[in-house]
Amino acid sequence: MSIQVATQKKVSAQVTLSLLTQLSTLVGQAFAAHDLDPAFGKVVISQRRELGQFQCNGALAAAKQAGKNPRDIATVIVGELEKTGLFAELSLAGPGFINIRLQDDFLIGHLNELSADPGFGCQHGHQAQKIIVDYGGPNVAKAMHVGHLRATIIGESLRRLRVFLGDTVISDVHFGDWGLPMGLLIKEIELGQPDLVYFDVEYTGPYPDDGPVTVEELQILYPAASARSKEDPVFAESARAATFDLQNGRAGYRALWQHMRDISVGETKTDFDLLGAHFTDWKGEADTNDHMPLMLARLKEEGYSEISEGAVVVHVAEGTDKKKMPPLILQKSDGAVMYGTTDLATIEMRAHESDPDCILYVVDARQSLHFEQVFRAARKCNSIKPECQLEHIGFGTVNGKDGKPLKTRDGGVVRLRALIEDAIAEARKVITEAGISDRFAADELEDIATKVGISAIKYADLSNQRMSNYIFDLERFTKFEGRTGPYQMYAAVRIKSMLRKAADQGLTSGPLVATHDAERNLMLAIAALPEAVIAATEKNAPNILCEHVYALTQEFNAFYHDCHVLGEKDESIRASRLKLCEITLRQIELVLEILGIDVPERM
RNA sequence: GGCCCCGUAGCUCAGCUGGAUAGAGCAAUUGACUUCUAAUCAAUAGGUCGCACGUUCGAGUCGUGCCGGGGUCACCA
Repeated sequence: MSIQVATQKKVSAQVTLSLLTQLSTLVGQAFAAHDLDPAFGKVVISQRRELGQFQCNGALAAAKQAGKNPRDIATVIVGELEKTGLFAELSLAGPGFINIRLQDDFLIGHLNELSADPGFGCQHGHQAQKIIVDYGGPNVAKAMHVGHLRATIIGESLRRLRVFLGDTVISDVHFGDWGLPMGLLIKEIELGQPDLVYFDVEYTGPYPDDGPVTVEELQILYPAASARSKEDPVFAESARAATFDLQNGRAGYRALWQHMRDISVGETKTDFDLLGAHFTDWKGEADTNDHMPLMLARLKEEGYSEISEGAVVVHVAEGTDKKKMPPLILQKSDGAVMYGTTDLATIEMRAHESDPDCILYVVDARQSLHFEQVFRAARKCNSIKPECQLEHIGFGTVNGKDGKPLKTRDGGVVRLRALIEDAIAEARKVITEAGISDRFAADELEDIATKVGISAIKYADLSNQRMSNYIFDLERFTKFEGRTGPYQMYAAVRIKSMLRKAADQGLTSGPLVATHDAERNLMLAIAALPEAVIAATEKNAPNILCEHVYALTQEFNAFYHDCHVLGEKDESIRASRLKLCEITLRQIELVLEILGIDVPERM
C-alpha cells in the first residue's frame, strides 16, 4: 500500500489541526514503511528558512539505532515522501537532514481548516480539567505593591489560557487576612483609640457599621505596627496574643477585622480591574477558620501531627532527601496557626468543595520551600486525592536598573498603582512626542494611553522567562519598536484600520491563494499556534505565547510591507490577502487576549 | 555550610524532548514614506554560550566539579 493513501486516511481521521503533527505523522509513516520507528519522523520548523520551511532530523537518530549511514536512510525517506505529491521541495543536506517545503495547496488547505476553527485547533485533543488558579495574594491593610505585579499578571494569563483550552477554572485571589499582621493592626489601632468598643471584652455588640479607620489610615498603621513590634517586645507579644484571640473568635476583634478586610478588598479591586484580573473567588486565609479545628483534630487523631519544641507540626522530611526539610508548623507554641496551616486547610476545603484535578499557585519563587512543605503535608495527610496535581508556579523578582529589587527613590516599597500610573503617563508622553495625539479626542487618547501603558508592563513581564528576574525599565517597555506590547498592538491596529477601509470601499475577502513568500511565511506563522499553546500550557510559560505573537506580528509587518492589499489590482489576490489579514487579526487578538492585553481600535 | 534559581552580543533577553553557520530587540552604521498608519520595513556590524572535564557521530542544551550573582534553610507572610 502506498503511504499516500494511508496518510490521507490517517490525517483526515485524526482531524488534527496542528501542521507539525500532520507532517510528523506523514514522515513517520515513511520511516515505518522501512521498518523504522515512526517517532523518527518528527518534523520541526526549519532553522534555516532558506533551505526549507520544515526539517526532519530523524534520519540521524535512526541511522545510529540501525547502524546504517544516515544519508542513505534520509535518501530512502525522501524517496518515499516524494510519492505523496504534497511537497514542493524535498532535499537532503548535511549529514542527513531532510528539508521540506510544502505545496501551496497543502499549506492553504491546512490554513482553511485551521482558521475555520475559532480556537485555531488549539483545544483539539485537550482533556478538560477542573483547575484552581491561586494568584494575586493581596494582604489586608497593605496597598498592593510591585511584588504583586507578577503574581497578578502571570496568574491571570494562566487562567485565561486554561479557560481558552476549555478547562473549568476557579480563580481565587486568596487574601492574606489571617496571620500576625492582623494582630499587629488590632493592637496598633487600640494604641491610638483605646476607648473603641472593639477592645471592650464586656461589650457584646452590636458594632458600628462604619469602622474606625480609613483605607489610607490603615496603610499607615501597618508599617507603624510592624516597626513597633520590632522595637517593643511587649507590643509584639500583645499582637501575637491578639492574633490568637482573633482566630479564636473574640467578637470585638472579629468586627474590627471584618471592617479592615472590607475596605482592603475594595481597594485591591481597583488595582485588579486596572490589570484586567478576574477572580471567581474572593476567599482568603480566614475562610479556613471553621475547618481549622476539624483538620487539626483529624491530623492529631490519625497520627500525622505531633508536638515538637512546643509547636504542633507535620514532619515532611523523606529518607531520600538531600536537603534539609523542616516540618510544616500547624500551630505555634502560643497556639496560633500560621500560613502553612491555612494553606493546608485551604487544600482540604478545595478538595471537598470543588474536587479539582489541579491547583496552581502563582507565587514568588522564594516561597518554593514553603510550598514543598505544604504539598508534602497534603500528600502525607491525605488532604486531597492523590491524582490532583499541586504545583507552585514560581517567578523571579522585578528589579530596578541597578539589578536589585525595585524600590522608590527613597528606598520604599513601590506601589502597584503608582507603577501602573507611571506606565500610562509614559505612554501618553510617547504618543504626544510622536506628534499624533491630535488625531484623537481626549477620551480616546486616554483609552489608548491606558491600553498602551498596561500592555507595555504586561508584555514585558510575560515575555521574560518566569523564573528569571527582570529589570523594570518603562522607557524601554513603552517603545513602539521591538519586542514590546505596543508593537504587537500596532500590528493589530494596522489590520483593523485596513479592514475598515476595505469595508468602506466595498471590498470583500475571498479564498486564499499564495503568490508571494511573505504570504506563505505569514501562513506558516499562523499555523504554529497550536504548538505554542501546548508548550505554554505544559510549562505554564506565557513567554512562549509572547514569542509566538511576536513572530506572527513580525511576519505580518513584513507582509504588509511587501504585499499591498487594498491597492492590489488582481481581484482574487486582493480578496485572498484580505482574508489573510482577517485571520491574522483574529489570531493576534486571540493570543493577546490570553496574555491579558486589550487592543484599541486605533492608535 | 546544605538546597533552589540564574550566568548566552556593549545593554535587555529567546533558544522547544541534544542536530547544520547560536537567534531577536535595543544601542551603532546604512537604505526605504506622492503608495493600505514610517509607532513600520530591509541591510551591515557585533559571540571562547561563566570555566573545566565527561557522555555522544554531534553539547548553549545532558552529567560531574568549580567560579560569579540572587534566594532560601521551623514558630513572619
